Amino acid sequence: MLKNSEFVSKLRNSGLRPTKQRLKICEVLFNRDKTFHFTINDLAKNISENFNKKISLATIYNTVHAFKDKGYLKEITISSDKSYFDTNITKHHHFYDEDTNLLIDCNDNEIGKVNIKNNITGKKISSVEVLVRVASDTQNQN
Amino acid sequence: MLKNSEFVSKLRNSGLRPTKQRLKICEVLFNRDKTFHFTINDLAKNISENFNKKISLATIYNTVHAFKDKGYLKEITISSDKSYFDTNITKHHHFYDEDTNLLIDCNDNEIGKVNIKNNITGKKISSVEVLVRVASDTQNQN
DNA sequence: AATTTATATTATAATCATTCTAAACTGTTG
DNA sequence: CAACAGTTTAGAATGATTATAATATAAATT
Ligand SMILES: [Mn+2]
Ligand SMILES: [Mn+2]
Ligand SMILES: [Zn+2]
Ligand SMILES: [Zn+2]
Repeated sequence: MLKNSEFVSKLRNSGLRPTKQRLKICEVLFNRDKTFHFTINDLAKNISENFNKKISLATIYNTVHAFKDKGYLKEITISSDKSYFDTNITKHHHFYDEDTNLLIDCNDNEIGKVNIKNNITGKKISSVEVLVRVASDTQNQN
Repeated sequence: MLKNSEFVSKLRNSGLRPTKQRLKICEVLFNRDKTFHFTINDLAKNISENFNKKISLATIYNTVHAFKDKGYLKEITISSDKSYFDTNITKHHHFYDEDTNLLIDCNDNEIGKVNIKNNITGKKISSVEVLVRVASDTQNQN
């Protein structure tokens, strides 16, 4: 639930000029109560349906990648043909519903801490992500 | 370390005809001591370097997907632009070395059991996968 | 073994998500 | 306002994957 002027500062602070396009994308992505997951395609459709002025697809790609690079979005890869972006940038895990293709955030009351007993020597852990695929009981039941 | 005749039965048992191409791919993938991870590109290169007769790229794609569908391979998606296949089809987790782009299997002495306290209602868990990204200490150190 | 049928392979074309290009446009700074 | 760097844009290019449809091979049938 941020305001336009807050987006302007946010962008300026990251060295991104607050253009009309970026502000619209900020509004769509961050002016919400809850975080959510989206694909580039979702976002492009959302914008084309809800705004009169069109934003070029190249700009949508550029902006999403810029926001990811600045840490305002995380990318979640589910399979080779589905990449989601996440406005929840805290460390968290996911359920992936194979029936509906929906990603659902896990809370700490759903998945306990992952216990990494031994790491690769000389390396630092940069992230730990759990993906739990789920499907309705009637599937995979052969 | 399987023999050619074993691959023939394996393929026949899954309803796949044991063609020369499939048998060569079986040999490359499964006639080894240790399981390993590969990309389609790796496999195509391996085959073109180590066999006199060429196998069409379409056949390599078809075969890898057929083997995946039959459960002889698992697909591991690391990021939108990197999809690996795994000849280790047991449940296991991975380290991904961001410096070398190598996937490394985790044993149970490296990652403890993931504790899933609550699942989505009405859904069955079809897989649980942990991906631990690692990088050398000198990276990400700003 | 020859014939028939179903499957598989192949070269090549098509697809499609993503990235590139380079010209026009806009935000910023002085 | 002028000058500049950064941004947007339409459209082209890229490249991994998939589709096509002709040819080849394996299996089943006679
Ligand atoms: Mn991307
Ligand atoms: Mn695939
Ligand atoms: Zn999430
Ligand atoms: Zn593995």
